[in-house]
Amino acid sequence: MIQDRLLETAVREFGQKGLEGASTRGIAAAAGTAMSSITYHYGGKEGLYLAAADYIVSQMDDIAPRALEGALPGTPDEARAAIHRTFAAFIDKISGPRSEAWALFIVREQMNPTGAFDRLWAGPMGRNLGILVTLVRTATGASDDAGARLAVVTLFGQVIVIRAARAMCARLLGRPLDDPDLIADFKARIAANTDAVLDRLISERTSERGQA
Amino acid sequence: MIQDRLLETAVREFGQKGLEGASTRGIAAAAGTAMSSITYHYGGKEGLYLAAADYIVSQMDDIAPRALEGALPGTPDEARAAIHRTFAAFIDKISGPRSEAWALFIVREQMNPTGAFDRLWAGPMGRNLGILVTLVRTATGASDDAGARLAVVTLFGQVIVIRAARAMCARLLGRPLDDPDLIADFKARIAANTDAVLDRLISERTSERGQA
DNA sequence: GTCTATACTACGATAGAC
DNA sequence: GTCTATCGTAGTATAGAC
Repeated sequence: MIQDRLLETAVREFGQKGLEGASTRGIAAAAGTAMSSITYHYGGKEGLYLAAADYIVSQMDDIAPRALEGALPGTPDEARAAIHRTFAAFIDKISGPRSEAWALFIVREQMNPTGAFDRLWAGPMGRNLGILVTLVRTATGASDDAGARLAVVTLFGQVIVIRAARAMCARLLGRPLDDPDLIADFKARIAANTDAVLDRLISERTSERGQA
Repeated sequence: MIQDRLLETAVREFGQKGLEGASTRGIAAAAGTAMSSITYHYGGKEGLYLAAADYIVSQMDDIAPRALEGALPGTPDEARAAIHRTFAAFIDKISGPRSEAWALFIVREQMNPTGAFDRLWAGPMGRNLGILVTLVRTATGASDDAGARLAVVTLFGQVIVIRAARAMCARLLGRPLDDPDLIADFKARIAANTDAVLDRLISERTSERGQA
């Protein structure tokens, strides 16, 4: 399918060079077709860009939400286990070579949000983060929604740093970031940190109650 | 000074649009000068880009390392306090409006490192991260250098998420990210998380020794 | 639907006036 | 040093053959 090849190439090129940096000529050539087919199928460069965002969403959708195994957990321990599964799955996804193009595209959108970010957020991204907030509240017994959201943001930051600050990680760790051993260590560190933070949230809650 | 105006504008434009997206015409016009002065002073677009990176480094230099107050601490508690000061100072810096252009420029370089990243890393960025590794080792009594580096990466991720995944943070938190109250909450959350992670690192170390 | 042709615009670099 | 003028190139978009 020529449209799939076009979208695949578009995600890669837009991710690497950005909306303005990538050229329709280059994308079409790399996809093995004429530039005018971009106009035909997507109306132009901007249309292709939005279609690339939708393509990422469609590819994400069938992998991400599985860590939750259907229903939301009821007990704190179940919720904590689900949080760990979610982060572990996300690290696998984000650190794999296949997600490199997606990650570049998404981080770019984070900094200069266009209409494409709305589409990304409406997909698994926003959904899973919302679920994580619920899970954190269940795991810690917190009624404080804003606090749980803040915790999710910081926990999530630990994970995305490997993409968003990739060059810095490579320098500081001194190892190639696609090394499976490093990813395993990274995963273990994040799991331990997550437990530590969740415990801390629980103790914050109980000490608050103690003061009240 | 026209060169300062040119560099200031270059950091902003390159940060927003990237090396290929920004135009020398646009930068020169926004700086109130002719495009050919870029050629005259910096040899061309690429020279201006590298000069913009150096400009960022020069502006960072006089603010960042102060949290360490001169010498490296000797005791774990002193080290922990220095870690907290470093992160607090960094959050102030990274969340302020003045750093917006820098952050965009730097995150772009992280994803597509060019020669400019070498210059950034050679500045306060690499230096302070190296110091943080030492501080974490002192604070936790860890001999494991690789483990400390990994911990610094994840701790650092918590902080940079507010820039690197800014759009996501805005959606998830539902508050404007330049709200001082939010920044204060963010700082408190990160301080608490950092303590939790450092405690965890200490307990990991002692349980290892217990097993040995 | 996919291609080649071409029109039009904007870019970076350079030359030369002042 | 800073400006204007201009050249060659590369970009998007479009028209039209097949």
